[in-house]
Parts: sequence; structure tokens; C-alpha cells
Amino acid sequence: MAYGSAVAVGAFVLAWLEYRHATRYFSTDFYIIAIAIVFTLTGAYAGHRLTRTKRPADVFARNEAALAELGLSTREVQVLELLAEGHTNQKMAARLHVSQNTIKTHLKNVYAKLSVSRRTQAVKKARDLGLLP
Amino acid sequence: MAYGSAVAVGAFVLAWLEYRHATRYFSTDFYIIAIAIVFTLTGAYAGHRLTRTKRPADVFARNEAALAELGLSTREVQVLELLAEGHTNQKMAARLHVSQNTIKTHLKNVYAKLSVSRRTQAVKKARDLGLLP
DNA sequence: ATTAATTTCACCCGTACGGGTGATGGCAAA
DNA sequence: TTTGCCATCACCCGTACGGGTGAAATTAAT
Repeated sequence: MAYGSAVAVGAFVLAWLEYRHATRYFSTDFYIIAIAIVFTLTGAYAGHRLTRTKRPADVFARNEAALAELGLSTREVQVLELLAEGHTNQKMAARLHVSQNTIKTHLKNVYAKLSVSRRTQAVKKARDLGLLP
Repeated sequence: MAYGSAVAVGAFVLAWLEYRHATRYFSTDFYIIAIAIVFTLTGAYAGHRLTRTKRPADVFARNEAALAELGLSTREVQVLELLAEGHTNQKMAARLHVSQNTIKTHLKNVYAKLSVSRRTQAVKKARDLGLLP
């Protein structure tokens, strides 16, 4: 890839410099310094390309430890996710095919386990604990 | 720093090699290749150190473009931030030294500008737009 | 100087939400 | 089998919240 190309270019430059070297047009020191500079830059570019972290495909990993410690059930986590999406109790009920009262019950349990009293606080705390993206 | 040290070491190696070069112990090609390798590695290290992004101290950069496009005022953004913290209208009012009615007014404007109707939705949308961390 | 945007505040109304209590059936572990 | 957790649902009560309207003071731009 890019590194290979860079190495190829470097090799070419090296060969070219050696050819010129044979003509004794410049001093040996000049060639050595030139080579040092060229390869430093080549290496810098390669180092940059090869070691930079790839971010885009950043996948969320739920903090299962915190989840277990809090004792949140699967249903409660589902409600928590819908909560973070900004849904009303009504829409959550529709989404999970249960009554609003059931949603309210789950929410109360979530609030209790997260030690909060309002939905925005629940979302924030869940996010801080790594329970939500 | 690290780059400076690397350059110093490289310079030393260069000097050392030149010294040895004077003795004609190895061929010129050997020195050139050795220098190429050393500087490639030095450059690779420097390139890695200098261009890698510092993730740990990841600073949040607000999406000013979206902010301007939505026409959110500074006060409205402040309320939005407190909202994301999970505060009630009462606490927001206390924090900003204004009445709850003022907070409610700001919130209404925020909702209108974000095209949402509830606080959790506002927080989610603001986050998606890069207005909040 | 007039206009426009911002910030502040008030009142009313209706609903969404939070808190408490209690109840049912299922399912799994002790 | 009994104990405990989970999921489901209901009712009540009170407050927080959302929506509408209106308005005054301040500041910035025209």
C-alpha cells in the first residue's frame, strides 16, 4: 500500500543518489545527509500511516459489570434504551407491546436502582456508567 | 522532547558512522543503507509520536455551525447543558439565578428550535447534532 | 431613531410523569 | 415445595412539565 510505495520511492532515490555519487558531483557528506532527510520523512509518513488509530467503526460495548452490579433486568435495560431515545411512556408501551402502567413500573425500578428520580437523570447516569452509548 | 532526543541520537549515529567510514572498514553502500534504515526508523517513531491523536484528554468541540444554523442563543445553550445534566426546572432556575418561568420560556424556545417536544428528545437531538458532549 | 433579537417574567391549562401501594402469574433456584 | 425475582397491570395522588399568550427591559444593528 502506501508504505510499499514510499519504500519504492525511497529505493529509487537511493539508487539515483548513488549514481550521482559516482560522478562525485557533490561531497559524500551531502549524500549522506540527503539520504538521512529523505528516509526520515519517509519513515515519518509511514509511521503516521501505520500507527494511527481507526475511529470510524467505533462499536459500543456495554458495561456488563456495572449492569450486573446494579441488578438491572433485561426489560429494565430495554426501557432505559427507549428512554434515552427520548420516547414518552406511551410510545415505549407501544414499542414493547405492554401497558403504560408496566412501563411506569419498570421506570420506577430503574430510577430506584440508579438512585435517581427523573428520566433525564437516569439517562445521564446510565451513560456515565457505560450502560448506554 | 522525544523527537529531539531521536534526532540527537540520529546525529550521533551519523557522526559515528562517518568516523567508521573514514576507516574504510565497510563499503560506502553499507553506510548508506545503514543510515537509510536508522533514519527510516527514527522518522517512523517521530511520525508516530507527533501525529497520533491524544484520545485520553479528548476535548469536546461544540458544533458551532449547527448551533448558528439553529439560531440557539447563549442562554438557551446553557439551559440545554443543564438539561443534559438531568436537572429539574427548579434547579436550573436556581443555578442561573432566574425564575422557573424564565427557564420554561427558554426550554420552549429550545424545543421549538430543535423541533422536539420533550426534554429527553431535546438532549438526544442536541447530542446527535454535536451541541453537547 | 427605529427595528430586531435577547433576556426576563407572569398566568393558565392540560397532560405527562414520579411515587406509593398492591396484586397476579410464571419461572427458577434453594 | 417454598422462596425469590421477574414481568405484567391497576389505581390514586401530587407535582413537574409542555404549550399558548403576552409583555417589559436591554442591547445590537440598521
